[in-house]
Amino acid sequence: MLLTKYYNADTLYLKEYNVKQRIGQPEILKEINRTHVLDIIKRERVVSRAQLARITSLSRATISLLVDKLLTIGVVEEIGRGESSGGRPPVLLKFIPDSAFAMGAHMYDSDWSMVVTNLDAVVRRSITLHIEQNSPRGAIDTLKRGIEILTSEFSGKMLLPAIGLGTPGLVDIHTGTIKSAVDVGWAEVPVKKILEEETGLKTFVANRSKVGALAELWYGAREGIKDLIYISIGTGIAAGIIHQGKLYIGTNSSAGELGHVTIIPDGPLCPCGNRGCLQQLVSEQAIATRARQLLRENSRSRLHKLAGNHPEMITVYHVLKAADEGDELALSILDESAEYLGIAVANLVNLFNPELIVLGGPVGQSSRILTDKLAEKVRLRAMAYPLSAVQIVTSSLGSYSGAIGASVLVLQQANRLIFQ
Amino acid sequence: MLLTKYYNADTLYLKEYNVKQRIGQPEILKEINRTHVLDIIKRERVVSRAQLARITSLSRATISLLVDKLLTIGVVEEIGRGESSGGRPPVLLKFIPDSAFAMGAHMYDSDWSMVVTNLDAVVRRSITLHIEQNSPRGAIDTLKRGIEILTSEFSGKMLLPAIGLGTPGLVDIHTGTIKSAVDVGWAEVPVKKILEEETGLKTFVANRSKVGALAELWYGAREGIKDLIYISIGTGIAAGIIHQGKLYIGTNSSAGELGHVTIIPDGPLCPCGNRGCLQQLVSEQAIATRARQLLRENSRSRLHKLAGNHPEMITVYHVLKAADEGDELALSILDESAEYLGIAVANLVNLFNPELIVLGGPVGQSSRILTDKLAEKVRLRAMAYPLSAVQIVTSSLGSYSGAIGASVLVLQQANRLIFQ
DNA sequence: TCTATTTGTTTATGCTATTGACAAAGTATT
DNA sequence: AATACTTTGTCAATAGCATAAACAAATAGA
Repeated sequence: MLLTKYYNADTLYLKEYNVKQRIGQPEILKEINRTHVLDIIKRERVVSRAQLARITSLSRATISLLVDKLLTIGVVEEIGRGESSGGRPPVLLKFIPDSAFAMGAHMYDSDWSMVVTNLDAVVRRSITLHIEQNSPRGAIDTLKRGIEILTSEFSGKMLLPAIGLGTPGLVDIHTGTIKSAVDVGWAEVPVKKILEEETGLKTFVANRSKVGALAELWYGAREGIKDLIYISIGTGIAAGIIHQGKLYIGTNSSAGELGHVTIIPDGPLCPCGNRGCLQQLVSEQAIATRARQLLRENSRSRLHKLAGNHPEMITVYHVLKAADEGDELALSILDESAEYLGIAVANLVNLFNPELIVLGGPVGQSSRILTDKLAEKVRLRAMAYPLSAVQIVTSSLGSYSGAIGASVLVLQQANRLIFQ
Repeated sequence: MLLTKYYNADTLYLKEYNVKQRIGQPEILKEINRTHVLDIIKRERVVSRAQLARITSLSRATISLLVDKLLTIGVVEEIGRGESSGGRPPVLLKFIPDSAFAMGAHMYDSDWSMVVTNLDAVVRRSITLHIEQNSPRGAIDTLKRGIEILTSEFSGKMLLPAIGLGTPGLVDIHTGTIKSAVDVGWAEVPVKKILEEETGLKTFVANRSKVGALAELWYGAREGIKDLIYISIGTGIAAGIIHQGKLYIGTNSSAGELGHVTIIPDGPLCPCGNRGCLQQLVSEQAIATRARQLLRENSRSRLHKLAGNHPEMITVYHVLKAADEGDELALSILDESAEYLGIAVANLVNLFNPELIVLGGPVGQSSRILTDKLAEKVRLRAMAYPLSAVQIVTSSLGSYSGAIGASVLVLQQANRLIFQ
């Protein structure tokens, strides 16, 4: 059964048995490319059919057929002729990001932040609704109110009757169930099932850090990045991992629990049972506690005034602000946090070898100083080779990043829907 | 552009524009399944065409066509009729693992261990060749000698004119270049290029831990596992990560550098520049050094005798043997190692959420005691939810695991070659 | 014995992508 | 200005894959 090499215009034949059949890379690439024609148009923004044929290695005839469909649907438009390169000038096709929209919602601090984004994951409408009653029922009812508002405004313009959700806690992505959310005290809430039954909308659910990572992949990070890690720092710490353009889920969909990585083997006890978890050292609570403790020893810091002379009222945001204003004490607190965080992030660099690490979440996105200090600490600990590939930045997506990422859960289905 | 749901025999139609086109899951599943018919036959070992049709949701007609090809090639054979379930009895198809073979080689301690495996990654022939001259040239010449021996023995029975290599150091998987191998003192060796030019064999290269992980995925671990981490413990420590049945590579193909994860933030300095790396605490060297140190304080241990009363000659293997025999000192050394390793592995569980963790490499595969102690330590540190999904075991593949995994680099191409 | 069920193959059909031919619309050369 | 050469996009004919429908083969069960 030797499959002898027998090249013929980039194809291999099973020679010995004379089974005439194409094998090898090129065909597979075409396979992949065909389903991703829209991705290419989206990336290039303006392309001609001939260009698409070259990029995908599909024939011009095939591209014409595919483009016809996209024109009918309205995802692309012809915008006149381009420059000739010695022959007939090409007809330019332009991607129309506002030809369809997707809905996403993110729950945080007993609020739903909801957005409608276009095909580029750019926000076109956003609302925030307060959840009056802290219960799964209360949250879902509030969400349904928001869905009604947004669907009525974008009636007929949605890509799909669907919604993406970012929720707190451990979420089983496949069943769309919140397994446990310590922050709000919920467990075993089958969000997907409930919402699909009550609204008829196809529902996609993932947790905060995972949707955050998707938001960065689609809209935040620079073009072409396929391996990134988004770190959400708030009341907890978690990472969303993207590998080759796809979410890294794990067996239980619980991959990326960065907050419970061990930093100090015999450190403080964590509710998770471990000692010295990152989350016990760096989080909204931990940083505030550390600030109060240090302020007792040194009350000359600006922090004192920022917190209205009530040291017990200090929050992490006072610390971040004081650091921005150059306060020594605040800077030293951030330095310590960056040190701990640096150990965890250097481990991520060594283990995952990402192209980009994005700091987000309420705390992470609020301070470039923290990011800069972190990058410095990571440089001291990570291995040279993976380190050379990675860049560490602050998220630029703001507070709607969760909802944007949630809408990406829907946008991801676009290709699959428009073609195939 | 609302794509209204409009179910019809598991297909969706773009209603509004009346583009009659199948979309949604089922078609995509078929797509995937079609290229994986061989995988299913391999998994089931004995199946009928009708069964295959049900599993893949392809039509019986299509399955017949695909099976015909496999019969021609010889990968499956008809082995008579099965039991009737109230109708015509099925013709049973049997997977023939020895219908083709693949070659793999693994370099370790200035030896090439080489194997020829069948389609199940079961070793059918193995040889070990000593590399006389420690240089890329010397290693490749020795390898070529081995290739000649094996190809002549299996002439005409190989799946492909190809070879898989497991090498030390950091390897760029895409170009097949050893970027740097500290153990042997090499850098920038384009192994793939050299070997392809000099032998005409298509060459696939990966490092020790990555091929080890592939070996476990294909041959070692129990059926159906798609998310596993293989940890190779020897002179260094590294992890090979499999996610959804595929190697996790990273941007630089340097993912999985577990040896340089920080365990003790202010621990001993590592040549990599970091402090308290796992590799400084648990490795052949580190364990032996620790044993010598402890033996100076307590010379009653069996270890003393095992090392021929020369404490300075103690190796990690003496320690493992003494522990097997119940020696207190050796057990306490392993306990300490397991403690360090446990921190790293608990982090892996929290970050990657794997189904299985396999301990391998010269040290890792030699001791069930170490594995058991490790599992115990991990249970104390990892989060309950991901922990519930994971199992920690010792590799059962023995010293040829590297070469087996290397041959898997070739076997992975089988489907792509036989179909498509 | 007869009917229902299951399996595997054959035939006609539909869909997708391709090739090759060709028209359209430019540039370059004489 | 006329001609040759390029490049682009479309059309028609064709190949290949998968399917449905029909059918034959082989059984279980009444």
